[in-house]
Amino acid sequence: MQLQTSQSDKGRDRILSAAAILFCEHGYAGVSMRKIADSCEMKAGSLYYHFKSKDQILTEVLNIGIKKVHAAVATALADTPEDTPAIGKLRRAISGHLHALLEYSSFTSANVRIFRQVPTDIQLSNLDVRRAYEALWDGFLNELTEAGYLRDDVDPRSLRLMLIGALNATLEWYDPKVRNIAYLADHYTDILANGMLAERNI
Amino acid sequence: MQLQTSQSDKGRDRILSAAAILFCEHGYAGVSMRKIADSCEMKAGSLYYHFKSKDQILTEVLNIGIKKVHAAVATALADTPEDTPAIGKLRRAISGHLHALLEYSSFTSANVRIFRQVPTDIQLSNLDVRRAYEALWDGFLNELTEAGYLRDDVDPRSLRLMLIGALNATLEWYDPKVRNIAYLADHYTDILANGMLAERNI
DNA sequence: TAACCTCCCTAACGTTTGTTAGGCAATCTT
DNA sequence: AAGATTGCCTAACAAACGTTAGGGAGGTTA
Repeated sequence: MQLQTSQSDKGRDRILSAAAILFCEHGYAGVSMRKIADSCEMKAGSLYYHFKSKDQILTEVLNIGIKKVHAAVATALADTPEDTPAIGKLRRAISGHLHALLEYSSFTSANVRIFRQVPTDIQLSNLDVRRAYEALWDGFLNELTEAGYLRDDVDPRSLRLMLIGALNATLEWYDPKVRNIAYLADHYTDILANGMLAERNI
Repeated sequence: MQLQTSQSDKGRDRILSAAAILFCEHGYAGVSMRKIADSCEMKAGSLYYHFKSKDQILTEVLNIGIKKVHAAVATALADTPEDTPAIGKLRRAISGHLHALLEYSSFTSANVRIFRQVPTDIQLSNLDVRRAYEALWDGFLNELTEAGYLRDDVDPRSLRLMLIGALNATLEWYDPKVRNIAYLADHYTDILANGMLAERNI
C-alpha cells in the first residue's frame, strides 16, 4: 500500500515517513519540526511547504497508520481460500495485523504508541478510520460466532479489544533477532484460540 | 502501598502524584515542570527543592509504577488459600495487576504508557524493578507448568509477555462506566486459560 | 525570452522550555 | 531569644520550540 500520493509527492512522503518513526520513538511532544526536518535532510521551514502545521503531519501519520493495518488484514482475509478452517482464518488475520505492526509500518506503530497522548481534536479526526478497522474485526468475529466456531459465552466486542490489545502489546518487546513474526502469529493464535491450560476449565 | 516516604514528605508526594497523572496523559516531553507545578499548586522553581531535575521525577515515577503492580500481584498470590486451583491463582494475579493498573495507580499507567518513549538512560534505571516484576510472574508460571497445569508446548516467558501485554492494553480503552475490573479480570482469565474456540483445535 | 511554478532555503518572531540564584516567612533547635 | 532549617517564592538565563515572511535556484509553460 502506498501513501495516498497522487503523482510525485516525494517530499511529502519523506516527511511523513520520518515523522512516523520519530513520533513512534519519542512521542508527539518529543519530536520537533526541526528534528523531523533533520531526519529527512530538509530544514524546518521547508516542511511548511507541504504541511500547514505539525498537527497536520501528526493527523496524517495517525490516519495512514490505521489504513495500513486495515489493508493488511482485509487482504489477508480476502485471500483466504474458501475451505480454510476457522482457526486458519484467524491465524491469517492475526498474521496480517502483526506484519503491518512490526514489520511494514512505522505509521501503524506510531498510532498504537502515541494515540492516547495526542490532543483530543486530533484523536477525533482519527476516529473514522479507527472505527472502520474495528468494524472489519467485529464483522469477522461475528461470522465466526454465527458459524458456531466461537464460544457463545464470550462477546465479540470484548474479544476484539482483548485480541488487538494483545497483538499491539508485542510492539513493546518484539525483537526480530529473538523471534520472527510467523512464530509470534502462530503462538498468539494458538493461545487465544485454545488457551494456556493443559485441561480446559470452563 | 505508600510512596516510599520516610516521614512527612508531603511536597514530594504531591509532586510525584501530579507528575504521574500528567506523564500518563501527555507523555514525557508533553509535560513541563511548570505544568507539574501548576497541578500541585506550586511554582516551577519549588520543584527543585525536592528533586534535582525533571528526569529524576520521571525516574521515580517509573520505579514507583512497577513497584505498585509488583506489590499488588505479590500480595494477591501470597493471600491465596492453600487449596486454590491453578485457575483461581491465575485469576487473583490477573486481578491484582488490573487493579493496580486501572484503579489504584497512575504511576503504573504512566510506566506502561511512556516507558518506551523515555531517554535510554532513564529506561535503564528502571530495568531492575522491571526484571523483579517479570521474575515474580515467571516464578508463578513456572510453578504452574511444573505442577502440570499449563500446556507443555507453551513456553512460560512467551506466555508472560503475551499475558501482561494483553492486560496492559486494557489501559487504552478501559472505562469504569462500561465494565468493572472484576468482570475484566474474570473475562481475561477465562479466555487466556481456556481460549475462545467452542471446541479446542490443538 | 519572459513569465511562472515548484521546492527548498535563511532569518527572524514570540513563546515555552529546564534550570539556577537569591530571598523570605514559618517552624524547629538550642 | 538567637540561630538554623524547611519549604516555598520571584526573576532571570540560555536554549529550543512552532511558525512566518521573503528569497532564490531550477524546470516548465507561453
